[in-house]
Amino acid sequence: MSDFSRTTVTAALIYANGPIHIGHLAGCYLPADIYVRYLRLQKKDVIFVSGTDEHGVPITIKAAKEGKTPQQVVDYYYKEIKDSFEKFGISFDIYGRTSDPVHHQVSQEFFLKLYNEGKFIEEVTEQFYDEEAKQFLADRYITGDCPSCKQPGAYGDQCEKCGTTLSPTELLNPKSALSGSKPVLKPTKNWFLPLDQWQPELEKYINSHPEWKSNVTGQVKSWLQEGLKPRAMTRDLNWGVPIPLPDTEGKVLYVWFDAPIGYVSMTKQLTPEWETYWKAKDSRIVHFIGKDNIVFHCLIFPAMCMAHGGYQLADQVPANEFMNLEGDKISTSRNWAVWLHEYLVDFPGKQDVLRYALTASSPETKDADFTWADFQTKNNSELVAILGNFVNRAFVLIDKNFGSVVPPKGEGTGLEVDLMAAVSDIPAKLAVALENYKFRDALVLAMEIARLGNKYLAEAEPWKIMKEDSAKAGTVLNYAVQLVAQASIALEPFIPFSAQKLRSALGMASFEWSSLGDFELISAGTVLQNPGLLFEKIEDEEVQKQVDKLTQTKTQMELATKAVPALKETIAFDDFAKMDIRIGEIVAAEKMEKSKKLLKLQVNDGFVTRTILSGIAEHFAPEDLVGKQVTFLANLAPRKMMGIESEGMILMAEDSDGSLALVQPNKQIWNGGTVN
RNA sequence: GGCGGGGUAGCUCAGAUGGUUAGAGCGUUGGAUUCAUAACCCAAAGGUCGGCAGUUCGAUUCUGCUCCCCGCUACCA
Repeated sequence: MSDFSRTTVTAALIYANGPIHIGHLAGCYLPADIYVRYLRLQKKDVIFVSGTDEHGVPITIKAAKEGKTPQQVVDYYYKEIKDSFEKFGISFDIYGRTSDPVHHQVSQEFFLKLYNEGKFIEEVTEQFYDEEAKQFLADRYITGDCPSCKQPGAYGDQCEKCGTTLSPTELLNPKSALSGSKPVLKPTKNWFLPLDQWQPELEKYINSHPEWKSNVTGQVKSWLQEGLKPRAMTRDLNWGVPIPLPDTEGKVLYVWFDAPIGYVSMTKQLTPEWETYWKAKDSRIVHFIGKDNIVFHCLIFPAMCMAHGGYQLADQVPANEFMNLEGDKISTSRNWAVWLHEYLVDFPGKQDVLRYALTASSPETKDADFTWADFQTKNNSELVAILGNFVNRAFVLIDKNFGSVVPPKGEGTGLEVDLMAAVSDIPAKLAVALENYKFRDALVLAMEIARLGNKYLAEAEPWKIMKEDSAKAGTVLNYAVQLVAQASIALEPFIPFSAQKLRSALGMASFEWSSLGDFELISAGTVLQNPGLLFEKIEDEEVQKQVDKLTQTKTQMELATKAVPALKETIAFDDFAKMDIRIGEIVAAEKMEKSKKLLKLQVNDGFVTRTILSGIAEHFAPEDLVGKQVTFLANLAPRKMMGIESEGMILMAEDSDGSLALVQPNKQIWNGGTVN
């Protein structure tokens, strides 16, 4: 760390199509903020850059749904997101956005340089095109019937009903989401970055950072092992950064091409020395991200930088895992989340409590779980009982016994020597933890100051010695005040609002890291302004309300998903008559090798035993199926799966919870019996 | 199935390039105390470090196999 003259800290660009929740905060913004605040305390040269990512297909879809323009959508969320971050004290030096003209210009220049130097491969591929809307359709813009579950409304990249991953050409009856017309395949040119060519250099880069977290290198190495492939850096879309080349109307840069450049373009808006922060050899770049962004920050962006030349590569990418909520994955679409803007309403002025609780169980090495019970405990047993209580004791004792004036320090005893020795260990340990991105550990260390304070007061008992030796009691309280002052510095990165309150109560004008361990911070005679209670107990009812709120949304969502699916279009009798549905007996069943979902069934259809593959391995044990009669579609065109031909389809009834049941005749039927 | 991450005290999580009594916070129990938001302070209990084998003088830490959870990925006609 000492080899670098300045640090450029980025936090992931968040996608501007919704509000933010605790998962975002815990994932990267809070750790990044703690890190940056620490560096500022150290008087280091550091900038903290982030913003919203405002391009890409989901935003255009959201806009279309709400009858707004994409710009209106991102304007709204940019403001809301920026506001939430500000209120939680995430201290960005600049919070930018990728729809900014400066961003467009910087990313276009970046693209052009690669283009002019022949770093791209031009390739023409066939994509769906909407002739009515006169534009190419991104995967999400094509809907149709899912080839897997047959339900309508599947998207070109996946069916949300059954979760199957799709490619647009697989959809049955594809339709354009724009005009409803049937799209046609049409050739289009795109520019690919040949990641495969950069693989050796990327490997060298990754291998030069053995200190990276195992979850980061693990995922990166898994990609490298499979071999990188050229990746399109442009898309056929109207919303985004236009490609700065002639005859490219309707084409924009791929969001993951322009988004990381956003860090750079935002820096450019922050300072005229922006290039120094990104290109100088003594600039250290740190990307804070969530685990879903690892590949883009550790492989694709570095490859872009290598192709461009001149840019420094990230020195650290401390990616966090995910924060779960009450045992379940946080999900925007299921509304399973604690939204920051709602928290601010329910717990006004308690930003530090959430910051503390999230940091204390931060998903640094594995997915973590946020529970309201834990939130309450962290507040009541740690913030209130340890820190708040210590601070309150110090202030109240001085108010009562010395009229709120800090008493002078007399000769110390063994207690003071022990105290100073114990405190003197903390700054170095704390610095090591913070510099190694161990924020959970760091928080415990910072709180140690308050713990030592409580212990010191309990042992020194100033309220007792006050009667016989008020000077000695004054000494004790002076030491206590110095501890409060130090706590305000050590805790500043974690709970900045409370730290600030303490500093103004103590009349501290300036504060810096080097003051930790200094017991002369507050001079005798200083008049204290008792800040009142720093933290309040959170009662059971308050957290219960939050839990209820969550359970309520959960049952609502369950009800919603339990809705009986809509009826399909009416069909003619002839359409039905085409289907040859029959009864057969499963005579053998086994699990398909190498498949999680497929069972290989041998079905006696009255003539022969035919092989039918069925994706029900997660619902039925093979041995339970043998001997059972089932209904199956006999004249479905055979289809090869995992090397084996499937001759038909077993009919299944699906229950509201997603479980499956065989469709069986209510008495034994001869094999081959028809169903009409 | 493949790849990656993880399975350590009641809970949330650390840690060990293999070596004497495996740690923290919270929770629990007991004690002390009253300056303090029934808070603080002291102490104790609590773990065959997912399972089985192997390497080793010695493994919870290394290797192999196996079970379970999470993520990505192929398969659901």
